[in-house]
Amino acid sequence: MSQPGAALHLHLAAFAALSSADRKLLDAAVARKVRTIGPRKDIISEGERPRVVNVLLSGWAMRYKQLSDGRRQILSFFIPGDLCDANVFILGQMDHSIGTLTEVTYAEISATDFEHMMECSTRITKALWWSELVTLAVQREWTTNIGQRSAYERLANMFCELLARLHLVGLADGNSFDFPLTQNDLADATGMTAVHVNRTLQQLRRDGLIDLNNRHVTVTDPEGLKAAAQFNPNYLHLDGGVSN
Amino acid sequence: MSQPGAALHLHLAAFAALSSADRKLLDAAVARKVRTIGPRKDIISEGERPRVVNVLLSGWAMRYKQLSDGRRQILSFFIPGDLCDANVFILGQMDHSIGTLTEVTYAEISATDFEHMMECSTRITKALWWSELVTLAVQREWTTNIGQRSAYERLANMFCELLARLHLVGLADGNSFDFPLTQNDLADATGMTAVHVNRTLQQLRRDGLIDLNNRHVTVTDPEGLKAAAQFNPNYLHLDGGVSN
DNA sequence: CTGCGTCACTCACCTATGTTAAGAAATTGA
DNA sequence: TCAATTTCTTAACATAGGTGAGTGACGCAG
Repeated sequence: MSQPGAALHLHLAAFAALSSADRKLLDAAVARKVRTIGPRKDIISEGERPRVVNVLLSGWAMRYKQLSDGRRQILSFFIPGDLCDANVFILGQMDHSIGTLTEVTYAEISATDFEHMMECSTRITKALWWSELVTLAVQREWTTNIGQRSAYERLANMFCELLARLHLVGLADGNSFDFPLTQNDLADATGMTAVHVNRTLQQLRRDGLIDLNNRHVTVTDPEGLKAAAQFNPNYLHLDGGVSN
Repeated sequence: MSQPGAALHLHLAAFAALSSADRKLLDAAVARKVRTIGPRKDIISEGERPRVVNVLLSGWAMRYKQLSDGRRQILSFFIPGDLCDANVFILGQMDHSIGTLTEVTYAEISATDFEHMMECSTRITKALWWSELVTLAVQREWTTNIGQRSAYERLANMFCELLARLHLVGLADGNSFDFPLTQNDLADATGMTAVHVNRTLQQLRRDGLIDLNNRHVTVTDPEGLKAAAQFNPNYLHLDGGVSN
């Protein structure tokens, strides 16, 4: 990514074309405090008090919950441009953790900077609401995915979603993208076991839908994959919203 | 409920004490357009364009997604006081449906009224953000519930959550509450089959944790139920938030 | 008051997915 | 560059939960 804020621009641009003033505002907010952190570390843990809004600039991260007996549910993946919950600092404590999967750079936006940004631009305010609503919609889709779909459909869905989202921020090359997750991560994200993820992945490969190796995915049959997943991208709300 | 807006006041009061001016603002917004609709009807369907924010005043409703082959995932329950997504009208179309379970009365708040309300009161704006963030947190908990927990734990969780939420708006009497869901609804909400819900419910009864009949639930052993569910209410963020 | 639909409940049987274990391959780190 | 560790893969076996097909009890619409 040539410029730190680029992924964020692209992310929000899915909702509305931003003015150059908007872009400057975002860049300023995102330049104030940039951090780098290694793979498999927590950015913030359950129980802590959120004080800032984080924006992922590069790398992959995840939101997850850990149960007392060690079971882990991965709740969402963060890719560059993603915001971790506008206005979280309203809440007293985190009900889940945010951890990195790869090395990550992210920007912290303070509560006051965040509020300032919203005061300065109605368009940004709306774009942030949009982003929040999409986060919610994605969480619902995951609930549906885990609740109703078979292992095969679930994984197919996951790849469809990631391809669409990575495309948006310029991180997919055609139907390929870098994919730093282990099968274990995939298991915890889809509510299945690593063994069964492995079996199911083999099946997806045998069916010629995807190619996954060396931490890289190529969707070899995009239409087939979408069909297998019954993938309907409406929940990503990439149609530009209503108020444009 | 003596007064239409009462449940909404109680709902938001979990975050911040509202001033009487705030309460008046809310009451006015909620009085503008009140509708009544019978049980098992859609308030808005997937694909439609959301134009208003709905606030549930009485009865139970649900958010759900239907797959093309008929599978249905219930994504959340609405009880009185609940808002259906602040600012949804930003989105071009619904990615899920909202339907009633019982007869329901609800208020429609127009986009302009909604925005007006947020301009007039910072406290209300924050309370609405809080409500939105809690909705998200609940959705995450459901994802975790379905992804990681056994049938028994899942149902236990569901009852714990509902008891807590109904309490908040004055709709639980000690450890009892009216419960209009069928076992089929419960199945679609927890990602299991009705047969297995039935089996598991029997087990919860045999273990003396709950009593469910005649559309009425009594939690006979609250501590036992919480333990069985590994219930941690932190995700409901009933601690009053940070900015009070 | 009756006939039809819905709902709770059961049973017998089945299968998708989990469990445990172990070796091969890849990656990391000293 | 080799040892240690993590990840991928396979296999044999176990089980939670799904399927399909009922029965009886209500409740309500005609």
